[in-house]
Amino acid sequence: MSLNTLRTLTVVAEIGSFVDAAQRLNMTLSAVSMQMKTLETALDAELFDRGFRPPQLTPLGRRVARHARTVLAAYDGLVGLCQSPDTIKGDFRIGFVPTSSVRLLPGFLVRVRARFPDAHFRIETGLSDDLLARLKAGALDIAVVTGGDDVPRTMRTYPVSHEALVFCLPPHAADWSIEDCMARISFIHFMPHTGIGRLIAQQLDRMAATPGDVIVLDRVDAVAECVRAGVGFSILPEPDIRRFATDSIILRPMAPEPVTRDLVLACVAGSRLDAHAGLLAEAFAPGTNTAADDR
Amino acid sequence: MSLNTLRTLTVVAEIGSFVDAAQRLNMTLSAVSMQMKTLETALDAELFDRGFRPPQLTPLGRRVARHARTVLAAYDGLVGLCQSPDTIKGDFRIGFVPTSSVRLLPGFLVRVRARFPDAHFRIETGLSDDLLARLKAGALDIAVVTGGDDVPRTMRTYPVSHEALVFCLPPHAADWSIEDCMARISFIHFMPHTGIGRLIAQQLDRMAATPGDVIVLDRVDAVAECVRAGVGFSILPEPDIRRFATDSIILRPMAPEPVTRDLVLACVAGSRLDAHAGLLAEAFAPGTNTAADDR
DNA sequence: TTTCTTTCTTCACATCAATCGAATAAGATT
DNA sequence: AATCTTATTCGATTGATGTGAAGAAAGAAA
Repeated sequence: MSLNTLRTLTVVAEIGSFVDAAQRLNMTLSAVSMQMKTLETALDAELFDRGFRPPQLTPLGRRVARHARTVLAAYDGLVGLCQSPDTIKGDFRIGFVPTSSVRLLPGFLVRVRARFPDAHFRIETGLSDDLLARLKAGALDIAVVTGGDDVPRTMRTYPVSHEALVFCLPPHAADWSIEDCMARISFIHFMPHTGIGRLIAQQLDRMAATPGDVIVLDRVDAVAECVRAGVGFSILPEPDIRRFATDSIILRPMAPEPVTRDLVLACVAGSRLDAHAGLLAEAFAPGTNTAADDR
Repeated sequence: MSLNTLRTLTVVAEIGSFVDAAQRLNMTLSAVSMQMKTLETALDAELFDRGFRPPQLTPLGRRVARHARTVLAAYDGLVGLCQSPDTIKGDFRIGFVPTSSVRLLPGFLVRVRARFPDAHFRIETGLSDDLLARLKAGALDIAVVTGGDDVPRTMRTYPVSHEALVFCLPPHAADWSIEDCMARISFIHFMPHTGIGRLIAQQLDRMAATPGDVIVLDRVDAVAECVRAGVGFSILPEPDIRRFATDSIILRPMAPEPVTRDLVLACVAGSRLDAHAGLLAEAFAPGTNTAADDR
């Protein structure tokens, strides 16, 4: 029996579809189907109910899939035994949330290549929820996601950057209060259904006034252009908006106290990179910045 | 990574030699060698020190081998999930101590074939210690051995038969006391270095007198002939000696209280047959005999 | 040391299993 | 029913794994 087959089972169980599982595993649909069929014959058990078109796991299939995870975790632990604690080598898959991929990825790659020449990373991007699901399914080894309550307990997290959320106001609103903005111009909500978007929504809920009109956008540069044009105001992580606005957009810290969006490196406990995630997190720190934050 | 490779590693670690491991696994030496080499490259770790001719496990190799056992145990547990609790199917390897293979094996096979037509057993014989070692190494799934202190805690045991030990005296010694026998004829010790032999030695130590002369034999029929010829007396399990002696040999129960030699079905906890060992043990009971003993 | 034996490694070759792509079949959806 | 999506099946290809013979290296014997 190959451990790959068990890994496939866990991904199928996680995703609930052979096609999507195949896509995530970089395999053909037929390969996944074959593996599951041979697994069933090898175990002499009905793992799937083929009466449904995305074949449904039988109760036994669910138990087997869960047990397969423990087998794989045991194997990952074995692999971990063989890795020296202060260097990293091998092929890994790392996920980035879109905003972090723009700013953090290049520096990360440069530092990691210098420090761990034998480690190779396949980069994938996705929203926090998506990346976390892929981590759990074993399709990613590690990922940079928005920190917060959304990260399950089974994952270890390492702080990677703390970014202040700021109000972004058009030039002509430099003297306006936030309540003025709410009343007079639109609120531009960046990606409401993502990790960062939910954080922004939280801040919005916390405020006294509510925005009259809301515009939803999914690109920072689009938000910047709209703000600059005076269409509305927004809330964004400072480093993101700074990439598009030098002086034509007014940045104002969150009141009464500053709010930060924390990006964390997440890694399932006991997985391949579990023991090395801390080292990788350091590769995000330009200089000694996060070394101090790291506690 | 294939679980077979890990299984090979555990056997090699147990046995300490590639040739012997290959023999036990029904593989070629070169296959074992290549598996270990690919394992080392896959894990990127030095598992063996090739400076010695039976390659020695490195400290890391030992830890990996131990961890491999837990991975395999987890997988065996997964297989166990899929097996219905009241029937047995598949190919298994079962070990028998020599004396049990003569008397218990045929009935066992008959009953097992009737009850579990989809289960096939490859029979191997060996002394208790040997069989227990093979069980631990995963080279056997289950084995009939002499019960007692020699069976490690990690194994589950199920009573298979209780056999009274008896004195076997030549016809002309019918009226002699055991002390008379000790003084006047030889003691014929059956297989001193085996499970049954150690049990016999225990009884010998427990007695007041010590035998003047000891003859060592490793075949029950040879013992029977020697006793019949008046060369000496012996201690044997009653069913064994009865196969060769009807009335020409005097059988006398052990005094002051009877002593039994217990044959048990041994099985490593969590292994493939762990959940079914009880069912198999029943197949040794002709009728309801051991059903009563089974507690 | 030299030689011999044992044991592992390496190589070419055969065998078997896994994967892919395309065609087919079967449940969902309209 | 017609259509769409998704899984299965099948032949061809690729890759992995085992075998057997030859070579190398360690340990034992001379």
